[in-house]
Amino acid sequence: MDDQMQSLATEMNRGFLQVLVLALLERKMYGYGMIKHLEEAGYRIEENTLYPLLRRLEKNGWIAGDWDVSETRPKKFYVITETGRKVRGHALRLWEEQATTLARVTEVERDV
Amino acid sequence: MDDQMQSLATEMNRGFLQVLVLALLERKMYGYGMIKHLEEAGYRIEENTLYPLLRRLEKNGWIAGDWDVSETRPKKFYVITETGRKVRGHALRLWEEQATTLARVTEVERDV
DNA sequence: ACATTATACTGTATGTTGCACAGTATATCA
DNA sequence: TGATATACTGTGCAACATACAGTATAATGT
Repeated sequence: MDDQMQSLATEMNRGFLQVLVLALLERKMYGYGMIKHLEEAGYRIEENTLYPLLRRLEKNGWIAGDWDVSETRPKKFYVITETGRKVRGHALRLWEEQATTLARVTEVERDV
Repeated sequence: MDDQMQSLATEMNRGFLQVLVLALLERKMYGYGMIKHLEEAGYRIEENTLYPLLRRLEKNGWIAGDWDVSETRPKKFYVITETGRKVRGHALRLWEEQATTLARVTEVERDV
C-alpha cells in the first residue's frame, strides 16, 4: 500500500507544484536556489521534478527566465509573468473551490 | 491561454478527485448516482472521468463494489474499504501540508 | 406507436506531468 | 587530489483525467 500511497502523493503534486512555483517566483529566483529555499521552509522538491517543471512553465509563458553569467557559475533566473499571475489567480480560486466541495461532501457525510 | 488553463485545471483534479470519491463513498453509492449527487452540491464530474476512476480505486482495494440487480436496471454500488480510509486520511494530511507550504511561501513573499 | 431523453454502464486511446536515470561541468574544502 | 556541493541538460516511463465510441434498458413526450 506504500507504493499506492506514493503514487497518490505524486498525483496530488500535479498542479500543486505548478502553483507553488508560480507563488515563489513573485521574486526572481533560480532553480537550485528555489530548492534550498523550500528546504528551509520545510518542503522538499526533487531536482528532477523542478527543472523540467521550470522549462515547461517558461515554454507556457507563465514565467520568464534569463541567464546570469556574471558570477562564478551560470544560473538561470526566473520570474513570474503577467500571464503567470493570471494563471496563478485562476488556480488558487480552483483550489478554494476544491476545498469547498470537499468540505461540503464530508459535511453531508457527517450529517447523515 | 485558455487551453493551458484547462490543462492546469485537469492536473489539479488529479489526486483531488480520488480524495473526493473516497470521501463520498463513506456512504454506499453507485456511479451515476454520485454524478447527480455532486451536481446537486454544485460540482460537475465527467462520466468519462468517474467511471474509470472507480475502476482504478476498486483495483487498488480502496473501495469495494458489488452489483445490485434487484431493481429495474443493474447498478454497481461502491463503498470505501478500511485501506481506503487510511489512504484518505493520509491524503488529507498531505493536502493540509500543501496548503501550509503554499501559505508559508506566499507569506514570505508578502514580507519581503 | 415511435422517437427522444435519461439512466447506467464498458472499453480503449491520448496528452500531460512527476519523477527516475543518466550525464556535464565548475567550485569548495578536507 | 578526491569528495561534496552547486547548477544545470536531456530522455523515457507510468499514472491518470478526459475524449471518443459503444451497449442497453426505462421513462417521457407526441
